[in-house]
Amino acid sequence: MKTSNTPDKFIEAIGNLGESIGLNRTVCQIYALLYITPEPLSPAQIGRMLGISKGNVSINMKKLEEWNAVKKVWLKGYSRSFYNANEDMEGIIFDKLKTGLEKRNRLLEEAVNGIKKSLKAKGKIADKKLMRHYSSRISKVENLLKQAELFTKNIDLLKSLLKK
Amino acid sequence: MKTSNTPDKFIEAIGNLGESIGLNRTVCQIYALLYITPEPLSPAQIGRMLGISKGNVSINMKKLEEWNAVKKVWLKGYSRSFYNANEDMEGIIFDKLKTGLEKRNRLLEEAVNGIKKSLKAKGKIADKKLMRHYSSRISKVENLLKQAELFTKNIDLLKSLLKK
DNA sequence: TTCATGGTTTAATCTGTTTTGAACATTTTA
DNA sequence: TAAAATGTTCAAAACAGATTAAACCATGAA
Repeated sequence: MKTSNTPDKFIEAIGNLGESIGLNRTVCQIYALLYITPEPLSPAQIGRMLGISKGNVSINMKKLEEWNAVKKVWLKGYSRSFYNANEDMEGIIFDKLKTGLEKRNRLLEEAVNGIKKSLKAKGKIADKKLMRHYSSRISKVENLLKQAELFTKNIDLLKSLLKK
Repeated sequence: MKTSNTPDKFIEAIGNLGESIGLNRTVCQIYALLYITPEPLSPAQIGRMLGISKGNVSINMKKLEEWNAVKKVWLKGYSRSFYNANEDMEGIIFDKLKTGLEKRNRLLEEAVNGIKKSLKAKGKIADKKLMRHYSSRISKVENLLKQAELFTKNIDLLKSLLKK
């Protein structure tokens, strides 16, 4: 284990950060390791440096590639693959934020549809008062959804605004 | 179980939504139930309606109170307590978002400090090239942190902007 | 072709979180 | 006061996710 060479505190802290937003700790640590290491690393090296199994590396490497957080690098004279971190950490975060928001908006939409459906289904039986109550709740959540969708759409705009 | 009376799809969807952002599914379902039910409910009723133990209700009720997501209501003639949802869902979300961001900023700061410390510690040994590499990485992450802090500070502003 | 190396998949294990159920404490009813 | 109702706490069970280890597949060198 040649961790003596790596800024372990950084890797640890990024792992904690990632975990706190619901990401897998290991996937974040791998990214952090590649981010602070100047040279590209092979999966085997990564596994050794972080002290994790190669299966674990393989699984999380795939995730990182899906997120465009790492890129494969071919080194002359080697058949096996090496990886570099995509340095644009901000871009990665925004991309993930965006897809995350989109997913949540869909779930919120489902929630709205859920209560709407339930409302229709008992339209015949229900008393007027309950109907009105449900309606007011629906419209509130619908407004929230609209705001969330607006926010999601304008996330790139927001990103450029923050730059200044 | 008198779930026949409740918009189960709504409760289920809000539970899924909450889970997807790292919250406990049950805590979200309780909130959703109180949100769509016109009358205040007692913990026992909540437990029955969601089919969960009273211990579970108790624990999650406490969380909701901490978040200001529910409020206690006294009904004349009853000794036991009832709860209403705080209807300002947006406010609840923003409050939690804000504290969440603050927590993450602290973790990111730790990450920066981590690599800085590691950099200082090997200042004597390290070759210049590696030093420069680390420095450039540090400054990138520091910029990111600054942006994140800016964003967090202006979250209320953002909220009012979205309103329009 | 066989052997060695690198990488993936998967079943089993491990870890951490959630939920339960029982014990306990407190309050209300009678 | 005793009995019933309400709510909390906590140890143990159940569950979900992450990780490992081993089997497996692919590729390239000899």
